Amino acid sequence: MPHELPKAYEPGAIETRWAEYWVKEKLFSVKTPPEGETRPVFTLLLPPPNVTGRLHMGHMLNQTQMDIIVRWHRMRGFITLWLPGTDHAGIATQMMVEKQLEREGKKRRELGREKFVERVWEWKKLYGNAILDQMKRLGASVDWDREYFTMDENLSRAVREVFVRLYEEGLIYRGNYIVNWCPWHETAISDLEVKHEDVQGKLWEIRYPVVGSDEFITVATTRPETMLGDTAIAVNAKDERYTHLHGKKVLLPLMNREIPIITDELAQPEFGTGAVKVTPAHDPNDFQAGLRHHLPQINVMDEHAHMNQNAGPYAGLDRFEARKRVLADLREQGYLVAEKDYALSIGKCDRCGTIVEPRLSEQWFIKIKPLAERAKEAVESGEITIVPDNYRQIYLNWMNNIYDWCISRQLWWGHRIPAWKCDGCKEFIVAREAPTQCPKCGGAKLEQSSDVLDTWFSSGLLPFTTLGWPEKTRDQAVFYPTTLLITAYEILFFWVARMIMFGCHFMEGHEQDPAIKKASGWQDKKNDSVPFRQVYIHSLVRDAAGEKMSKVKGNVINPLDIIERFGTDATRFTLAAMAAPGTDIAFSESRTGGYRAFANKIWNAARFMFMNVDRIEPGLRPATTEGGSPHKGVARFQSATLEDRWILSRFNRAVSDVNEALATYRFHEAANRIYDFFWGEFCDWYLELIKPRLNFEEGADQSGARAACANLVNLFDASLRLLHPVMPFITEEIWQAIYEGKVPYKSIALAEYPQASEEQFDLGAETEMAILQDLIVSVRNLRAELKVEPKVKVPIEVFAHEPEIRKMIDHNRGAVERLASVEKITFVDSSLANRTGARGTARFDVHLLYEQKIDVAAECDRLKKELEKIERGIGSGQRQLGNEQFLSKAPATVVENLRKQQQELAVMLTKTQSKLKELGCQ
RNA sequence: GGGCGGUUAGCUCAGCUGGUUAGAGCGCCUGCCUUACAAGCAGGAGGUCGCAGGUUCGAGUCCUGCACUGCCCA
Repeated sequence: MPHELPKAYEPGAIETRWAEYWVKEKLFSVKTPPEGETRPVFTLLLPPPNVTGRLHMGHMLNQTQMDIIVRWHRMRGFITLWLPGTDHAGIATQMMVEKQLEREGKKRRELGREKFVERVWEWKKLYGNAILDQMKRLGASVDWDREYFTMDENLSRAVREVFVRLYEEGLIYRGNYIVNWCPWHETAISDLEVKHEDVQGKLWEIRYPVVGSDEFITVATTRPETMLGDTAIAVNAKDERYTHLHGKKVLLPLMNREIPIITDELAQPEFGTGAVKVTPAHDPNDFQAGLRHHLPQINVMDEHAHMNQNAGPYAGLDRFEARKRVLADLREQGYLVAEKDYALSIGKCDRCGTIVEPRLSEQWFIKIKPLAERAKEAVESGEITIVPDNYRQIYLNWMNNIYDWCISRQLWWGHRIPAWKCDGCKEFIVAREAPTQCPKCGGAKLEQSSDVLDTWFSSGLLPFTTLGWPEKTRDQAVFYPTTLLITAYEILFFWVARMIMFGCHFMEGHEQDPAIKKASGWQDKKNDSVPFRQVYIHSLVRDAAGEKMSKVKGNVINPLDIIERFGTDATRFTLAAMAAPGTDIAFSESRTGGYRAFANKIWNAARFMFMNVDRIEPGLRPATTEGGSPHKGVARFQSATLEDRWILSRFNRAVSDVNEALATYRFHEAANRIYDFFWGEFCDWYLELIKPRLNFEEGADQSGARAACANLVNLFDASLRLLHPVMPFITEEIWQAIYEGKVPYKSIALAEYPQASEEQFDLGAETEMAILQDLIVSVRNLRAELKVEPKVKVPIEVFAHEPEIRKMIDHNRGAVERLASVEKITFVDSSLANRTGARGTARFDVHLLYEQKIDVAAECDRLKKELEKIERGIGSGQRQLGNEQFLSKAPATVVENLRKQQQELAVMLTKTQSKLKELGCQ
């Protein structure tokens, strides 16, 4: 049955078909390897998307890079596990469902906790898989059998276990501290969830009367409403302006409360008046000062950031309304001294944009320094490497300036904190399972904390909890530490840093199966507690204008739209080709269009191949090695001609470069290298050169045609395998078509990745081919200049200085005739350099036997430009060669190359000069 | 305020440890439907590598300063 490939390349149909096939056939499911396994292992944890997530360009870049690396490893024989899952995303998901309720006119609190959580589960069941379904469309080769959700029972149990252990080790504590409070969400959030924004605001100066004198102390604030909770005024002990006021009191305006004047570092003499108000319940620095001086903490706001009863007459007002009223009253009573413009930075909730209120509340914290120490050490010692390298320092800086992590959230959706409060003694009991009796007072009335854990708490544990922790499993011995993590810079601290902290802590003493560790190339690593050996931080995808994409700006590019228009393969290729490490990607549709053209090129090259196979040798399959398996390079390639030797050598160079590039995460290099090879060498030259050999007419060299056809198939097969990690769909489609259903594996994804073979490099063939290409291009140039009709074949004269080159050109004269529309080649014995309209390189001269006059002026222009270039080259070369320091210091190969180049330039100089003279150019 | 990037052709970007005459895609110009491909083929124009110094035999590449610009942290 002949190969059937539709004339037009239409990615849509092909891609959905294979995406479904890969999932249905469970091609990427990994069984736990038994004891004694000796193959290398590669493990990658998918950064779990939020269940509320929709695929965006960042995901697509991330997943494309992961899939490339994963497929590459799998094809190279690694046991390759790519582990997918989703994150319950506490705040984000709760918001979704709250909004849904809002549309029904209901409120979360009316529903009650239990009912609400049920609703969230329902929501999750309906919509939570959307993003994973989108991933399937991308071709992500993950193990769907191992898919997890962060609130699965086993993972939740592990979370409780971790919490209890950390508590028992004294690394989790509970206390009243100032936290970032989001009044909209009514919960505490971590420092990382606060985004700072520079705004033009006001600074108000307020004077407080000193008790028992007619003096005032003036302080400045950007949040005047907090003065209602002031419990002191601070001045610096060294500040002589205030020495006489030490130990005195001021009367807090509006509240008529006497508060002390204290001396504290908080007040800096050079800043403002040198005196500051102290509000321990509403500012983190004031809070610390308050502790130092045992000041009362007066909280003047409730969880909605409305003023509470401590705010006296202002109770019930929203914080901003209260600010207005406070200012008006201060002004009226003569306490407001000044109002100034002031540039300040305000913190907003990352999720909803509400201005965050520093608020005193009871929360759970992780004592971070002990965990950070080891996490720092793991990176400093090189046990974990971070690529690109500059992120390493960013990571270490952050670890050095880390604060305790507030892990409790006043939400309902998430892992509920395993702590129960005794109604009798008010103590908290932390336990793995719900206790029935208080161990302190014996009370039986216990209530679990209503708080849940920060989402990042559970995701930080994933590298080991997804492998069965706290049990010691074979999966852990094989797959932990995971090999690589590919992620965005944005979550370096949120997630990456925490995984390292938790991994180093909870997996301490863990050892990977030594045979597998060695086979995988990690025998030099000492620490197997780390969650991954390497971290690759990918770039940010921006819009075509280089702007960060945001919903507000409306410049978000939906990857599914792009896929729809250009195909997944082309989109993947674009992201790979533009992903130079360390630089952001301005996503360009025009480039995606270019890579769809590349896919189309491959498609048509395949049609060309099939056309010939069907004509010459129906049923032809790619050759295998002795053992029957496809070759790691090009199998049974028979070099009969120059172009055969050349393409085999070029293929091996491409293979070597691509493998090298992927090993160092240089995706753009890998992609571009394949592109250049396939289009610029394989299609543009090789296919054109072998066309005559594929002649299968009566009387033609039929065995030669068969050999050429076999070479074509074998080379094409190897090229598809080389390209497969980047463009999985089109390569699968064509590869399957080559085998006409009788595939050696279920998928090209399971075939061998090409490896370069030293003996297939052929420098001689590459040099000869380069000369031949130069000759053909020269003739094409001349034809264009002389405006020769495309259909007219023109005889040429060629002069070659060296007999071997003349022989080589003669041998390949058919190629020149076909590719440059030459009628006949005549070799001459003397240089053609002086001939009008001749071209040449240092190796040959060529001249067209064509009547039409050349445009002398244009030719002069061209020659002059060329002469300039040559002279520049000679000038700089001579300067260097005349420099003894250069000769003595530069490496021999550099000098040698320069000499060779200078000789060629000298030849070209003479030729060009005499031609200029001949033409009489001015 | 602290830290990290970027500035190369009209546009978007490569150029890894300093070493030929700085590359690609898109766009532009010219000519071609040459039976794999017009989503193509052949040819062409276009850059004093942000500015100023320095190191070096040699700098787009390393160092210093400046300008503009982006991001992160506080």
